[in-house]
This record gives sequence, C-alpha cells and structure tokens, in this order.
Amino acid sequence: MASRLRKAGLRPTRQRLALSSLLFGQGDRHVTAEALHCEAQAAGIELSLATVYNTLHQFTGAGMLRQVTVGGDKAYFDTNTGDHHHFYVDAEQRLIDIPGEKVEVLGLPTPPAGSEVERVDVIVRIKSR
Amino acid sequence: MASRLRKAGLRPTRQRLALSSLLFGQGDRHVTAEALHCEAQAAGIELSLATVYNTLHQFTGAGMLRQVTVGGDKAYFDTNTGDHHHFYVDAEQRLIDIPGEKVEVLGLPTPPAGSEVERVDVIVRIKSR
DNA sequence: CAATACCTTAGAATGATTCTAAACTGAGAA
DNA sequence: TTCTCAGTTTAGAATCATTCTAAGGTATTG
Ligand SMILES: [Mn+2]
Ligand SMILES: [Mn+2]
Ligand SMILES: [Zn+2]
Ligand SMILES: [Zn+2]
Repeated sequence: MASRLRKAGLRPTRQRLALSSLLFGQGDRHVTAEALHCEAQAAGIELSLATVYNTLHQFTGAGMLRQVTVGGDKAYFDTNTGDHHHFYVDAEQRLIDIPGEKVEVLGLPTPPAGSEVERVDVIVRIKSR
Repeated sequence: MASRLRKAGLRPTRQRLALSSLLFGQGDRHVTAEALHCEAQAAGIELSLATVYNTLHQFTGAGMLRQVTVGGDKAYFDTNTGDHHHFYVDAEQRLIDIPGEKVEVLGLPTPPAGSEVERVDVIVRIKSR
C-alpha cells in the first residue's frame, strides 16, 4: 500500500493511506471529493477537504485514478483506469462502468492535422422509463 | 425568427432576438454564456449575463440548443441539435463537430432494467502532437 | 536528533452559475 | 389608444465546487 505511493513519488502519510484504502480497498468506484471526505469522516479519519482534493489530483497525476466528466456540478474520480466507458444515470448522478473490450467506436474522422487522439470517452446517458 | 420563439412559447424580446441572431445567424456554433455575452456587447447589444444564461437554458429546453459537457469549468451550448459527436481540443478548450451519420458505437450493453438510453455522447479528446 | 523537503489545513479567494426582488415590456383586452 | 398583467430583464447578492495562501506539521535521511 505504502509502496504504491512511494512508487508514485508520494510519501505514505496517514491521510493518503486512509484515502487509498477507501478508494482501492473495494472494487472499482466513482467518487466525488465531497463524498470521499464524508466517507473518511464516517470512518473516523480526520482530514480536510482540501487534502482530499489534493490527494485525488495527485493520484490522478500518478495514473492511479482517472477523472470522468459527465456534467452536473461535481467532478468524478474513477478507480478504474483501464479502457472503459460509462452509463450515466442522470436522476441519481451515478456512473456505471461499461467494459471497454466490448465497445467499438467506428467511423471516427482523422483528428485535425498536428493533433492526436488522447482518449475516446463514450457516455451513455440513461433515464428511468 | 420571431415565429421560432413564439412556437417555443417565448416572447420575441429584443434580447432573445439578438441572441438568436448571434447563435443561429452563422453556421453551427459551440458557445459559453460568457463568450456569447461578450459577443453581444461587442455587437452593441445591451443585456445582462443573467439574461444570457436564462436564454441559453430556455433555448435548450425548447430543443433549439443542446448542452455539451466536456469538463473544464464552463458549460458549452451547441447550436447543432442533431445526432453528432465532438472532438475536444483540451489546449484551446474548443469543440469540433463530428457528423453523427459516420460514427457507429457497437457493443454497448443493455442499460439497467427499467431505464432507457437518452443519448450517447462520444467525446474524442485530442492534444497537439 | 537535526535539517529539510514534503504535506496538511484553516480560512480566504475564485469563478461559474443561480437566485431574488424589483423594475420593465410585449401583447391582448377594453 | 390606453390598460393590464403575465412574462421578462437585471443588478446585485448568494451559492457552491474548487483552488489558493500561508503557516504549522511530518516523513525521511544522515
Ligand atoms: Mn456545432
Ligand atoms: Mn465552479
Ligand atoms: Zn468507470
Ligand atoms: Zn456540436
């Protein structure tokens, strides 16, 4: 756990270890800064919201998280950094993973000259019927 | 021009007519509220930023615009309401349309029971090489 | 233990967006 | 035309996610 942080050039502090455990201790997750902060508080871990933001960004920079943009007001951080896509449940502001292997995006035009594709995000917005 | 607004249940006020003309007078556009407000000012049209927000949302509700979410801090409004996708140039925070007919997204799983697909958004994030 | 670079954090600041409440105006009625 | 009122605009305050600042705390190494 601590070694993972060290490898990313981050000291294994109490706060980072606690957040790591919350983030990576279970299966894949999609969290907001505020939600993760609440969860930490509930678990008896004292840390500031600023530290949660700092940590989420540092983890993202280190490739341990990836940020997912769906609109709404808050930013989501995804513990699944592999190639995959998302359902977005508008009513609940919740993300559901779609495995990347099964999905194929065909017919995309060549990106403008001098630029290259960094990532292709597919967001399937769903609503209750 | 005014009839289009009336059909949407909106009075053709000076402000709405001016914004309509800026938005729909040229080809397809992707604008932020702030950018559209500046453009209006530059054209000698006096209106508040609040009115620009109100109008963008009303037009969106009427199906004349659609909102595109790419992250970043600002919301983009798209005059192209047809089926299409986007390149997003991170460095310039600029959107480029990708015609929808050519693109096909294959292999998407069935949405969760009781829900249905509202829209599928493909965002191709590009960076300069 | 000392030195130091790295971390955390309270609280202020930022910035996009929304809200409030008061003034204004388009359009139908009289 | 003038009246009336629901619909509209807007200045300014409020909201709220996120970032910043600066001051104190801590992991690491020798
Ligand atoms: Mn467009
Ligand atoms: Mn914001
Ligand atoms: Zn995911
Ligand atoms: Zn578009």
